[in-house]
Amino acid sequence: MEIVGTALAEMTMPQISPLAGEPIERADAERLAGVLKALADPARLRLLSLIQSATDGEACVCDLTAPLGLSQPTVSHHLRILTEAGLLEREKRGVWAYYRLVPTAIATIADLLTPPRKRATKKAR
Amino acid sequence: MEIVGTALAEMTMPQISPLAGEPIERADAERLAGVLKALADPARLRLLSLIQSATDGEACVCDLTAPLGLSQPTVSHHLRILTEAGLLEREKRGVWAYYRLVPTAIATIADLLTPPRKRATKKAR
DNA sequence: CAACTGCATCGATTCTCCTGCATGTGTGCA
DNA sequence: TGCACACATGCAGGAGAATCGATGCAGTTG
Repeated sequence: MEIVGTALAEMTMPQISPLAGEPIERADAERLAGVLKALADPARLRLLSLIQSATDGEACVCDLTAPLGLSQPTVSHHLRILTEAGLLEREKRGVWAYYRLVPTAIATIADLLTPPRKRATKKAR
Repeated sequence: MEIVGTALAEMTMPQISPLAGEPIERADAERLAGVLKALADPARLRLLSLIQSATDGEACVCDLTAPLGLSQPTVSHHLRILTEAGLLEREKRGVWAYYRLVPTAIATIADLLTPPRKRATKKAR
């Protein structure tokens, strides 16, 4: 695929249809599946968790390879996927590349899964 | 993998560590990734959506092949994966197999993604 | 300017997954 | 008992993904 490319943005903005409610459209299903696919990997879940719990909520690649037990290229690869999915943002400072969670990205996904709940999706338009 | 097998049950019950909070454990990451992987497919998302929005909240295989545009074996395959992940439950009545959503399964996943929120996970210890 | 460090990218390998065809199993009916 | 229907399973082909070593590139430092 590769349809991803900041897929979350396309979800958050134009409002993708949530899992519940009327039958989901094929296009929406593919977008949502794309973002979920970025999440559906042990290494990437741990990356998100590590970054989120790091000091200042950010971490550079060199801090992440050791705890994951993966090579640096592989970690960069996963970070790339998470970033393209709209879950992480990258900031280059000096020689280092700092990654941090995109504020409400994950919460947005969670809301898409559990819709009827009073809150969420309430704002719209 | 295939570690799945009612993976959600293992998550819901023994309380899997949520994505936020302290760094997630490798084992928890794999369990959560397993369930998310079951969700991360366009065909399966549409299946969940179709079943959920069907009359009485249930549907048999023959009702699902047409709207998905997939062969019957393929649909059965996806339903199997969703069932093993703990997202669907199967009931055989006569010649038909009726599938329905496991009540709070998806909501549980959503809660694991967005943790510190006041609600959810509040019970603990 | 040269050497080093932190990351990204490339290429190759291996493995996983989606899908369909063919086939097997079980239930209902004549 | 035999046949038809609904569904599951087995097998195989092809696409996609995870991982790593090697390499390229941009800052930093001496």
